[in-house]
Amino acid sequence: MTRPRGRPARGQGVTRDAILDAALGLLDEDGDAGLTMRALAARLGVTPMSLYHHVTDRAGLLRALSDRLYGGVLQGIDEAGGPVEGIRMVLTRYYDAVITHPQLTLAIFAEPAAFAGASREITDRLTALLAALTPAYLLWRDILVDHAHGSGLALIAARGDAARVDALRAAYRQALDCLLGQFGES
Amino acid sequence: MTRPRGRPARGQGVTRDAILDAALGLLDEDGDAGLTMRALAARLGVTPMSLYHHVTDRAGLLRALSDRLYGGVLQGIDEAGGPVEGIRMVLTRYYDAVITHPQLTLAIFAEPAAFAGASREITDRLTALLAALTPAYLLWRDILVDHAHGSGLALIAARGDAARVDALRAAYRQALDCLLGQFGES
DNA sequence: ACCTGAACACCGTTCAAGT
DNA sequence: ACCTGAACACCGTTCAAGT
Repeated sequence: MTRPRGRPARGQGVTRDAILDAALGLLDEDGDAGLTMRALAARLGVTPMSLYHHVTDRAGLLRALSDRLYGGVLQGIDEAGGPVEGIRMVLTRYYDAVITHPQLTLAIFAEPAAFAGASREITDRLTALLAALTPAYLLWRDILVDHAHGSGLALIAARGDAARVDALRAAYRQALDCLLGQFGES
Repeated sequence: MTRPRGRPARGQGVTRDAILDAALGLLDEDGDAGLTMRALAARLGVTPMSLYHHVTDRAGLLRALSDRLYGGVLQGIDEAGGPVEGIRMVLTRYYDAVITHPQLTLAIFAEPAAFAGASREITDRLTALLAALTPAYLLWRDILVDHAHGSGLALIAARGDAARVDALRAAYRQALDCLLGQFGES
């Protein structure tokens, strides 16, 4: 069970990706309180301190998780359908990312520095798309992002209930239609 | 600095209200991580264990804070203006409660059991009001409540900036108008 | 470069002992 | 009834020591 003291053989050590996977698992199971550096190390069969060779901090760990989850949201977004349709695509994929790991999103809210990376690109893209529609584009960017957050966090209470998740997802799309209706039909 | 060992003189001990006030202060200043039973006791000039005579738990403490904050939301709501206006009043006051202590709301999300009390009454009232408007009243109750949560939590990032708080408050009302517009003008 | 072990300054909570 | 002190099982993180 316990490893030898020195540098492990090539391929025997923990990888950063393995750490992130295990951390996300703990977060999904028990939320922010369940993700401890010590529990994470135990799950990987390693000493807590060895994690610090791959991750700066617990905060850095959350930041890395956030970057990995939200990093793919903007990929494959095409704007051929016009700005309203582009906004709808970005928000729907962002919402889907949030509800995949709502506990991570909640943890990130408590660690505002973790928001800086990937989610910044998403809000920038939304800002640009909205700027083509209304002079109050900053206001509407906030409304739409906040609504996605609130709807996504509600999934924490729906843990595991697939039917309820589907209903909430449908509700989100309906609310989005209402909010985007202001800017004309697409 | 240190108190004697036995039962304190009448009026010398800590009160439950003093505990709640101090806890809310710690939460506002440093968020969930800042609210520790030990820091709370230190602020009150008391041993950590003495808190457990007034509060069952850290979770019970959060629940009591949530009850106190949200307990007043429904008071003085009149339904003379019809259901749409009633819904608007309830949500506006709920949102105002959330943004008064956004860190508390965030902490409660991580402790779902704390939601049970006062916030249940609020959602029940909204459910009843919405039932008069649409068969999809459960769907719309979720949309409206989630939107209030997401908008309220965004205030965490606006810490202290009064102008930004006002702008976000105005944005919330605008979004609410849009969402409630479906159910007819009031 | 990457791991371990011991250590430091924290947590929440229980339990027995005081008055 | 209400407080203390000691104790237990946890935290995150640093630092020196290993290979």
